[in-house]
Amino acid sequence: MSDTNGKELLAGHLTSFMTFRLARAHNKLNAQISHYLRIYSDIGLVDWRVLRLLEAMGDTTMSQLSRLLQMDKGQLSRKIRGLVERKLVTSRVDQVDSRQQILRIDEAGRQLVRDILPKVQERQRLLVEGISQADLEVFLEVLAKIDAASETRDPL
Amino acid sequence: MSDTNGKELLAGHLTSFMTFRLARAHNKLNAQISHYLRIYSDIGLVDWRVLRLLEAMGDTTMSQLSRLLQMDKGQLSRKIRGLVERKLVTSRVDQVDSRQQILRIDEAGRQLVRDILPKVQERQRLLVEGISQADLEVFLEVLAKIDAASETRDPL
DNA sequence: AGAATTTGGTTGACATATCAACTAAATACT
DNA sequence: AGTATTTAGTTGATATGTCAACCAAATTCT
Repeated sequence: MSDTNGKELLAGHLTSFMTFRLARAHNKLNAQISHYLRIYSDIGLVDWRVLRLLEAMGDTTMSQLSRLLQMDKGQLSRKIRGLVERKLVTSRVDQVDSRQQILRIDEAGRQLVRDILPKVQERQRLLVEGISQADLEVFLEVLAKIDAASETRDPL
Repeated sequence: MSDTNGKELLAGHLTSFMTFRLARAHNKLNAQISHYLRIYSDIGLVDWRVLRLLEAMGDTTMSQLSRLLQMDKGQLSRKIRGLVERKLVTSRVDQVDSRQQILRIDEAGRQLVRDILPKVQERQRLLVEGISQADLEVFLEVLAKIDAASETRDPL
């Protein structure tokens, strides 16, 4: 099966279609991981990311997650409600600031992460195999810069 | 305003959270460009991408666009119907293969692209300013590799 | 040629994402 | 203290995205 994706058509100025390429890669990655999650679990992509983060960084709040994932707080609110209902996460009102609630991953959630993580990491490994360490570092650096630069919402 | 996004929490193994970071950057970029599109036009992000591609690569078909954008053909079908209804794109059945239809950007669509493109390019320029040419090249190369590697949907 | 498979596109049902309005608590301002 | 502003989170309305079923035309296989 030859790759007739027409990528060659998008040459030209270096940054032309850069965000487009990013979006495209993102779409493919998302489709792939969603696919795996469906096979290996019954949680969705956002659920996975939330659990993964809660497991990795410990207790936190919705608004932190929202900032971190750069994701709508409304959506997050609903997703987290689902996770709490499924007993994967617990939520308690913060004693210091009663507007916010502290989210903590539950043992069941932790177990889920333990089950899925190896497969996700293996996939991650496959994604970057053949790419040199140095190139990967540059990649992540540039990605971080672009991330930082896409902060402003002011009109040009 | 200090950046309390907690990015520092995500250090560790180089590729840990790589797709997560990609998703995050993607979300921010999308939010940003959608915002601009809302200010400067009344078309959505997908409409923009389709018009931009049709303008840049000439006539094509839905399935090509679907492959290129790595986007659901169903959604694309509806979006393109909208573009045709708004007379930004014309569609005619291919004489050779009557399953498919050739999509062509209309003059109105072309004009729209001419109006918006400079602002998009200026934004693009701001995104990458301060990043060296060499680093950008590596970035795009790695991105392409990851894109290619995220092809398989087979279980691990 | 005829059957089986693939491909291009449309549609419906459903899940997810986005935006805006809103409540309540915390902070800042005077 | 008292008002104004900001922040955390929820909710509803609406737009977008995803998946699967489906039709019709093209292609492959025999």
